[in-house]
Amino acid sequence: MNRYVPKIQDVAHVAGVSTATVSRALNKPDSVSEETRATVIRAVEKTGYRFNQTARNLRSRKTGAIVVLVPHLSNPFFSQILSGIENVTSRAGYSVLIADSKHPDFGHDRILEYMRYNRADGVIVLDGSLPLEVYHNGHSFDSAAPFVFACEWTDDVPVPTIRIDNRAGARMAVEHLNSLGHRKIGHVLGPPDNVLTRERLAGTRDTLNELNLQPRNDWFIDGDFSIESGCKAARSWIQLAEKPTGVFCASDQMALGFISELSNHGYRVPRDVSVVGFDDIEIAGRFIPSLTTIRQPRNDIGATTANVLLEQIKGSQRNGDAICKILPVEIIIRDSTGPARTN
Amino acid sequence: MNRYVPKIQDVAHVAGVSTATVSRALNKPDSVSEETRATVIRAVEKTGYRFNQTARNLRSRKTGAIVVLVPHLSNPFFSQILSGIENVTSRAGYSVLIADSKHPDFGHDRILEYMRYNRADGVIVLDGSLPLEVYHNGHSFDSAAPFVFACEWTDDVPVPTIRIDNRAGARMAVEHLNSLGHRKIGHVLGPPDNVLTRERLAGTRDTLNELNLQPRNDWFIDGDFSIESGCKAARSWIQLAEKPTGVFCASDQMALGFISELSNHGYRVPRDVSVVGFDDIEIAGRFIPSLTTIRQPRNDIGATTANVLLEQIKGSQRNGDAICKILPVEIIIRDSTGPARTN
DNA sequence: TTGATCGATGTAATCGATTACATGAAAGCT
DNA sequence: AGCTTTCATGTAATCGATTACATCGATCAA
Repeated sequence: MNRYVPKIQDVAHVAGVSTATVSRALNKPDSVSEETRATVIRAVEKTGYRFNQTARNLRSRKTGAIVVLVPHLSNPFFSQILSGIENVTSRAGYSVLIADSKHPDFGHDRILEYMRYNRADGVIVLDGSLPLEVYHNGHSFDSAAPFVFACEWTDDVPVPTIRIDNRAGARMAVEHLNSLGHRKIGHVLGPPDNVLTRERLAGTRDTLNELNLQPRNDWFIDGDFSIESGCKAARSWIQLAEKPTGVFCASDQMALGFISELSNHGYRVPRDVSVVGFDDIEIAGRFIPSLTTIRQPRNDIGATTANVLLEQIKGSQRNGDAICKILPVEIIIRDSTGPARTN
Repeated sequence: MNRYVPKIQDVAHVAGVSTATVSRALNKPDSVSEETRATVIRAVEKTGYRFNQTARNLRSRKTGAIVVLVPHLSNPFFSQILSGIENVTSRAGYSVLIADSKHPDFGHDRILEYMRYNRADGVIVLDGSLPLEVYHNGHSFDSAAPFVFACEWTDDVPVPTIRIDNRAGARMAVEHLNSLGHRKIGHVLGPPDNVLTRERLAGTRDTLNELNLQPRNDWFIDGDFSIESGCKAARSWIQLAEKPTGVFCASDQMALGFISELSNHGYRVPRDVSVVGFDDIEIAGRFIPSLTTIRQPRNDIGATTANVLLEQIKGSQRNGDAICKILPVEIIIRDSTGPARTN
C-alpha cells in the first residue's frame, strides 16, 4: 500500500557513491566529475528519487515557502494579485502559502507563527489593519522573517511597501467628474479603519478644495468596499434632498452595487448621476453601463511585491531602508460618466 | 541583526529538564506531571520559544500542509472555494499551498513534485484536464500523497471527488426556459476539453430531447467560460438567421459577457432573448438585468473537499472506495429571463 | 518481604537531507 | 625528485525536533 519512498541513500547505493556525492551532483553539478554526475542521474531515474523538501529545509534553514496574508480570501480582488505573486515566486522555486487574516479562527498568535522563521522564509501582508502587537510582541521587528506590505500598509511599521498612489487615483476621478461639468461631487468611502479609505478620501478632499468645490458632509457616504454597501449608499443618495451629480466610489464593487440599486429605483447612470469606481475589476468593462474607473495594475502589484520580498530574503539584512514602490494608476473612461446636465 | 531563535534545548535548560520532557509537555500534556508542565510552560514563555515546524515535520514525516492546484489562479470563481478550503484546513492545523496548474512555468514534473510525499500531506485538484501521466508516471496511484478532485475531475482516475450535479443544473436551466414558453433554446459551451462542458452539454441535450425540442447545431455556440467568450457568443447569436429566444450559458461570466455585448448592439435582455447563467457569482444578482442562474454552493464545496481530504490523510489507506459527493445546485430566478414573446 | 506494575523522566536514535572537514590521487612547480 | 596545490570524493557532524527504549523510585498485590 504505502509504497517505499526512495531516499538519497538508495540513490547513493545504486550509483555506487556516497550520499554527499549524490547531493552535490544534484545541487552543484560543477563540483563533481561529468562521469559521476551521469551515473548519479541514471541512478536517480532508476530509483525514482525526488528529494525530501522537509529534510532539505531543515538542514539549509529555509522553508522554501512564503506566506501571503490576505484579508477576506473570498474577495476576488485579491486573486489577481495572488496570481502575480505566484508567477514570480514559483519561478524562483518558492511555494505560496495563503492565510486569511480576517478569518475568525485566525488568532494573532497564529499570525506570529507565520512571521517567525518557522513556516516561511518571508511574508507578504495585504492587510493593513493588523494590530501593532503583531509586529512587536516583545520581539523587535528584525527577529521575524522579512516581510513586506502590498496594497495596504500600516503606518509606523517600517517595512518595504508596494502600493499604488491612492490619492492620485482619487484626484483623477474627481478631476474627471469636474471636467464633465459636475460641481456637486460625492464620495462613497471604504471601511473606516482602512488606510485606503483614508488616502482616497484625502485625495478626494484635496482635489475638491483645489477646484473650489465645497465638500458637503452628507455627500460623503459610508461604505466598506462591498457590493452590498454600494447598494446601501445608493439608498442614501436617493434620500438626499440635494444630490451630487457625480459620485466617486472607493471600489468598483461599491460602484456596481450603487448603479444596480439606483437602477432598481428607476434612476439611470450616467443620465441622473455619473459614477466612477476604483480598481478596474474584470467585469467593470462589461457592466451596463460600462464603468469608468481607476485601474490598478494588480498583476504588476503582485509581481513587484514578490520580487521585493525575494530580494529581502536573499540579502536578509538592511530592513531599515524601507522601500516604498508606488505603481501608477490610470483612469479608464467608459460609459458610467457623462456630462452634467445643465438645468 | 538576525536574532537568536530559541530551540527546544534552551527551554529544556531553563526548565531544568530534558528536551524529551519539553516536547512531551507541549505535545502530550497528560504524560508529564502537572508541576513539570507548569515549569516547562514558564520556560517557554521566558525564552519565547516556538517550535520549528520543519524539524517537527521531518521527524513526524508530515508537512502540515496541503496543496491546492487551481487552474488560472486569477479566476475569481475559485477564490470562494479556496476560502472554504482554508477555513476547514486551518482549523485542523494545516496550511494551504496554492499553485496555478495552468501557469506556463508549471511543468508536469512540478505537479508530480507536489503529488509525492515531499511538499504536502495531501492535494486538492481543481483542474480536471491534467494529463493522465501526472497520475501514473510509472508509479501507481497510491504512492502519492492522498488527493481529491473538486469541481472538475478526470474520468479513470479513481479518487474521491466533490462536485455538483452539472447535468441537473443544466436541466433546471433548460426546463426553466421551457416553462417560460421558450421553444428555441441555445447553449453557450465551456472550453472543449473540459468535463464541466461535457456534463452541462449532455444535460442540456438530454433535456431538450425529453421536451421534444429539436437541438439545432448552430444554436450550440463555443465558449471557454470567460467573459470575452460570452461576448463573442453574442456576436455569433446576432449573426443567426433564426435565433434562439432562450440561451443557457455554461458560466455566469459568459452570460454577463453575452448580455453586455448584446446590449452594445441594441438588443435587450430578456425582451429579445432570455439568458441563464451557471455559478451564481457574486455580481450576478446585481447585474442589470440581474442574472437568472444555477447556484453552486462554492463555500460548501471547498469545505466538504477539505474535510474529505483530511479524512483521507488521517486514515491514509483505502483509496479504493473513491467517494463521490455530489452537492445540490439550485436555480435562482432573476430578471434576465422572461416569457417568450408570442408572435 | 518481594516481585510486578506504573508513572515520570532521561538518553540517545532517528527523520533525510546538506556540508565542513578529511583523504588520497593527480597535476603543477622548482 | 620532492613539495604544494587542486580536484573529486568519502566520512561524519549537523539542522531541531520526536519518540523508542532505558531507568528509577513509588505503589501495589500476594
